[in-house]
Amino acid sequence: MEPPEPVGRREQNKIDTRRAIAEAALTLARSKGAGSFTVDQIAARAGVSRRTFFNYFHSAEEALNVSTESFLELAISSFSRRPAGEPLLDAMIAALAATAKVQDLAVHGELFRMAAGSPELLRAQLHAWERAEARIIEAVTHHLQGGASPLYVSALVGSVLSCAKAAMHDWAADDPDRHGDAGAALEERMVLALSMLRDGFAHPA
Amino acid sequence: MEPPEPVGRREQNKIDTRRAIAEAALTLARSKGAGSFTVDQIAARAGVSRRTFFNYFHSAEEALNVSTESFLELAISSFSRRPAGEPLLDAMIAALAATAKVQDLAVHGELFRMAAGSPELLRAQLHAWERAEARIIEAVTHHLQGGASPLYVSALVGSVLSCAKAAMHDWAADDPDRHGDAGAALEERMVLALSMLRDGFAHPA
DNA sequence: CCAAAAGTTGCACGGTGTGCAAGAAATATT
DNA sequence: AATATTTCTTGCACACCGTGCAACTTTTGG
Repeated sequence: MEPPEPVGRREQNKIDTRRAIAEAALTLARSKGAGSFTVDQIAARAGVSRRTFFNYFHSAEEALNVSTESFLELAISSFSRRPAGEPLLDAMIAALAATAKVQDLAVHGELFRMAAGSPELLRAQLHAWERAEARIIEAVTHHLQGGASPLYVSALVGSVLSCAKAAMHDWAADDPDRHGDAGAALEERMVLALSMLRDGFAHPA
Repeated sequence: MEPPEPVGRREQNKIDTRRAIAEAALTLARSKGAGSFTVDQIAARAGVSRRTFFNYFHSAEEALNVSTESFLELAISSFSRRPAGEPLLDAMIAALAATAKVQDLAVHGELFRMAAGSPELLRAQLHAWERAEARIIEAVTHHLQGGASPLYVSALVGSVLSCAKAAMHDWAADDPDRHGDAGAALEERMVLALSMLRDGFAHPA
C-alpha cells in the first residue's frame, strides 16, 4: 500500500523549508496581525535568507495562504475521483463535504477572519479561489465532453464555489473557539448552501 | 430636471485629475501591456506628481479598475431602485441587464482580457467584485428585513455575481471587435446564466 | 572521489507605498 | 478687496518589495 516513495534529501529539504516558512508566516500573523510584518521577519524566523523566501513564495501573503491552497487542492482531487455518471452538483457537494471533514479547519477559519482586516491577504485568497475555479472548470469541461456550453460550466462552477465560500464565511464568523466537531459544522453549512443552489434559491428559509 | 449642482472648482479639479490618471493608466496598459509600466509613467502622462497619484489610488492596478468599479457601482444603485415586492432573483437579473446596456462595455472586455495576463490586475478586479458583493449582501439583507439567514443571502448574492462574471467572461472571450450591439450580447448572456441559476443548473443545455 | 545538477545566499537595483512638512490653490470671513 | 482658512499638491526621505546575477554549498549519480 505504501511504496517506498524514494524521497531524496533534496525534495525533503525543500518540503521542510516550505513548511518552515509557511509556519513562520502564520505565527507572525497571529502575533503581530495580518499585514504588520515583513518578509525579512518571516525569513529570519524560518531560519532562511530573505532571498530564499522569494524562491518559494512571491509575497508574504502567498506564504500565509498555503492552507487555503491545499484545501482547494484536496477538493479538486476529491472531485476528480467521483464516478463519471454522477450528476454534477451531487459530485461537487460530495467532494466539498468530504474535504471539509479531512482538513485541519481551525486554520482556515483564522485565515478567513484575518483577511477581513488585510486587503493584501484578502486579494491573495481571492486569487487562490480563482485559480481553483479555473482548474475545476477545466475538469468539469473535460468530464462533460462537450455536452455543455462554456457559459453553463463557468456559471455553475462559480456558483458552487461561491456557495462553498459563503459556507466557510458563515462558519468562520461563529465563535472562533469551536465547540465539538468543526468539520461537521462546516460540512453541514456547505450541504445547506449547495442545496439552496440546487433549488434555485427559491425559498429564503 | 437638472439642478445646478454647484460643483466647486475643488471638486471639479479632483474629478478631472482622477479621470486623467485613470485614462493615462489605461492608455499605458494598452500600449505596453498590463503589468509593464510604472506609477511614475502614469503620473507623468497624467501631468501629475508621483505623490499625487498615490493620493488617488493605492496602486497602478486600482487606477485601471476604475471602469470595473463604476460598472458595479451602477449595478448596485440600479438594484437598490427596484420595487420592494419583487422577487430577489428577478430584481437582480433586471438590475444587471439594465446595467449591461448603459455602460461603455468595450473597456470592460479589454480589462477582462488584460487580467488574464496580469496577476496583479486580476487580483485587483477580484477585490473590486468582492467589495461589491459585500455591499450587495448588505443591501439584500436590509431588503429582506431578517427574513433570511445570512448564509442564504451570501450564497445567493455570491452565486448571482458569479453568473454575472461568467457572462462577462464568456462575452469578453468572443471577438474583441464586436459586431453589432455589444450591450445586447452581454445582456443576453447575463439573463441566460441567471436563468440557469434559477433552475438550479438542472440541464446543461 | 569527483563532476554535474540543484539549492542557497548576498548584493545590487529599480520600483512601491506612506508620513511629513512646505507651498500653492480654492474657499470662507471680515 | 484683503486676509484667514481649509484643502490639495508636491518633493523628500525612508523602509520595504521582488528579481537578476554570480559565487558558494549541498545533493546526487557515475
